[in-house]
Amino acid sequence: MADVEFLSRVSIFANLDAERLQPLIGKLRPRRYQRGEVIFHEDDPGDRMHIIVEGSVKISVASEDGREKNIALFKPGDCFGEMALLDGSNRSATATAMETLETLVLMRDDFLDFLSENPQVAADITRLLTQRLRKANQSLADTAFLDVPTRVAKQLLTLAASDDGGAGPSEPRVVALGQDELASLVGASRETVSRALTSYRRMGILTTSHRRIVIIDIMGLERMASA
Amino acid sequence: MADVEFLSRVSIFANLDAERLQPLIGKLRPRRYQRGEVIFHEDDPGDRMHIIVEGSVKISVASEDGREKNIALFKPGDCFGEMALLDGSNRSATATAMETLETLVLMRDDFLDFLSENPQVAADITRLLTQRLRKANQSLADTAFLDVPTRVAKQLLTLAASDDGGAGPSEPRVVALGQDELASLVGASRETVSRALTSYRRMGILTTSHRRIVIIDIMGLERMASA
DNA sequence: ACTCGGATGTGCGTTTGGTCACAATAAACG
DNA sequence: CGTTTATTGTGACCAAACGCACATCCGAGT
Repeated sequence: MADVEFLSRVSIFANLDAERLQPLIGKLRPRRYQRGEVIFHEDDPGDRMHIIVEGSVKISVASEDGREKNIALFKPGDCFGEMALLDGSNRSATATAMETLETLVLMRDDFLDFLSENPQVAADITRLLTQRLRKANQSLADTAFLDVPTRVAKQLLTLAASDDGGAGPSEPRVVALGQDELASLVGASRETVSRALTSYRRMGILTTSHRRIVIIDIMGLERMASA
Repeated sequence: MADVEFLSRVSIFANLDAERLQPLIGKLRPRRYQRGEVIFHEDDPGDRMHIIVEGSVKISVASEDGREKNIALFKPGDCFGEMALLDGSNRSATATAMETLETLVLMRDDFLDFLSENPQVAADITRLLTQRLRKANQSLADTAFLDVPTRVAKQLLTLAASDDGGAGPSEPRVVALGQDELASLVGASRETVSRALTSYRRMGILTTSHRRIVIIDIMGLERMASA
């Protein structure tokens, strides 16, 4: 069972005190998924949102011919699937567990009830959405302006930052991610991303192994990201 | 001076009755801009939002070396610049008038006051933001999956649809837009877009002239957009 | 320990699309 | 009205990146 302590670290609930959060606890249902399991599918009706307790999730859209583009990755404390709740339309993307995943599910009606009882939350939701919109616009600009190696560098820095923000700037940071997933995230082919990583590896900026990239020289990577 | 009639057709105010809208009227200040004039600049602090009365606006982000990527175009009845109001951060993009432009300006504090007196508006704002987020994600997928001619076709259809939605499907639709602006919108070079247009022109799908594309065969264009 | 399967590294030909260059054309302005 | 200036059309060349092919390589499971 979830506790108030955890919920208060979720961005959209961060401004609520324990008393207001308490009624929500009973509405949340824990749910587990295996790596690769689909949490919801593009075009499905969306009647629930998720808060990630443990593990990570990728949000992607598919092309006609089966390829997929990753839109975003989410980590513990993030929520996803809230868009369909807010505007009533179907899922605009697919959510897939990247590792063993544990979420808390909140059903549409419970969410809307909670929202109308706690109107302050609306402000935090708009903040969350504007942040995501800014990120999406930035990605749009990046794919237009930057070549693949530069986008890879930028993406790795973003992933490393969101991973363990507390660590010092010189400690190596681990990004647990397959090259195909990274490729789909930056909008490039797996091979091209592999070549970019090879080049960075030769410069001593990072090391690669199976589903795992270790960033050794963050400042060096930052240089590559701004070229 | 603006009237209630006009405001009730703006999406974020659509669910309010005349009585609730009335107090807003006094807070709106009309403002005019020339073609090419910058309404606000990336990284500027944002203390106001705009509602378009007449004319159109492009929202863009710039790269280091001066090139620009258009994120979105807005038309009469749309609002823009509301993101910086909602999350308090600086402008994440630049807004420029594409033709002689007339807007109504709403200052931050007036907007937030109005919002706290009319909490129902929050729902419409989240709806607006989720819609924009969906569009942005779709663009992200399109640039990853589709080649330039296909993206051009898709973009033209979107522009034509937003222009005069009331007309029949077979009437020719006019898109008033320079090729460089269209290119920046789909994330391609002006020359490549020009070639795509030439190809569609030869197929009898559209005609081109100065800052003006006339779509003759919409269904033909739809075929090109789904290839 | 061995094997199988997912994940990675890399060479190579092909393609798309960017850049440069310039001609043609139409609107804008005196 | 003619001259200027923005816009469009196209050819030629080049670089980035895709897709295919295949060799590894690591890890999980038996």
